[in-house]
Amino acid sequence: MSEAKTSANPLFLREEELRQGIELLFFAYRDFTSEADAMLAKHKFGRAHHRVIYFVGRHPRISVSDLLDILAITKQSLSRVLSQLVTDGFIIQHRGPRDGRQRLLELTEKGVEMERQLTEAQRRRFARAYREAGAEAVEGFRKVMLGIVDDPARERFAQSRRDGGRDGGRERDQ
Amino acid sequence: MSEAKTSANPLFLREEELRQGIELLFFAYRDFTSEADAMLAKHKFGRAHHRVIYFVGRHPRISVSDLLDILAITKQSLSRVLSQLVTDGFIIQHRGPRDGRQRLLELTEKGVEMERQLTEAQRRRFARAYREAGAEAVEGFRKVMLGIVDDPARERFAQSRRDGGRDGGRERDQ
DNA sequence: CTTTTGGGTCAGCCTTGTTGACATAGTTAG
DNA sequence: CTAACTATGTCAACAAGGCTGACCCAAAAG
Repeated sequence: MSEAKTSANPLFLREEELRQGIELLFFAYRDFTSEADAMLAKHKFGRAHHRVIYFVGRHPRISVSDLLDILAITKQSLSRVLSQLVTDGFIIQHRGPRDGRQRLLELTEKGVEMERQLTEAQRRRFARAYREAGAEAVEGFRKVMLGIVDDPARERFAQSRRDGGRDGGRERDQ
Repeated sequence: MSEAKTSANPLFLREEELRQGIELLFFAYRDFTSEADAMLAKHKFGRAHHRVIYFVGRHPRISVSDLLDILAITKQSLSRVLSQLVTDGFIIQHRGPRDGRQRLLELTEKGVEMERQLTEAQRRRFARAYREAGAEAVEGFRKVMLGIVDDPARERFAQSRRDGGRDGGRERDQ
């Protein structure tokens, strides 16, 4: 470890590697959201609407508080977009059968279609990246990304390797 | 909800794999920014200030328009945070020697220290994730992420494999 | 019956993006 | 030299999507 200067400095390489990771995450997230943002604008919706539609689609009949846990925003912030989505007929609310206080959320047909369209560009982007990178790289991507998310979010992915993770373990359920 | 449950459906697996990628990116980005956001709040700054400090630190004496190209925001949005950073003594502007219209940006000592503190939590997060995932996984992570970013951003990483990418190729430079 | 919980709502604030119009200094082309 | 273009800055107004704080109701839990 004595040869520095000539690009063989391990500390510098490490620092550079970390900064590249940081920047990759920044640019990837920004580009990743741009296409859906453009579609949303046509419907006078924003990114927050997409998130709600996405996770309600992913967890049919999810309760409001479970959705809040996933999104990690305040109920006032959620309320703003959720009520628009309900009013515009993309989401319906059912009174909880076991707990009558709950408003379980579900996409309408219109909502399902909207979700499909919005997420399609993102799925295509990932499909292309996965295909070009190869199966082994995808596994590495997953490992690194899992190391970056905080524990609460990591649990979402923990046991959901091949069971589809539809509801794997979560759902407070009264 | 018919069946196909038994994990043998390749189309379902693919769909699931793509959605996991989408979600990993969402949660990773959110958690990744949270620590720096908290520090920024103490200085009455926001995430936009961090971005400016970060990229000015990364590209000393960068011009305003080059910085705008990286951030992909309007000059009015940049101006708001940049002028605060200059006023507060985190960034200094030099008149361009070759082109007197340019205001080349550079971190002050105070700015360098601030950048270090802000980015440290993010570097640690990546360092931990990289270490736990292993070198091979890191390579896979890079491949997939590069596949997700759009072309303009991809060029940043293209030739900067082992030269540190300090200024590799960019810098419009009159 | 009282307390806690799930959910909703009003009101106001902040950051950070946007568009559009305009100003000014410096560079470059004719 | 003049005209045109370029780099940067600035004012004004707007929107999205976070936040806090206060308060409400209805249902569940004790």
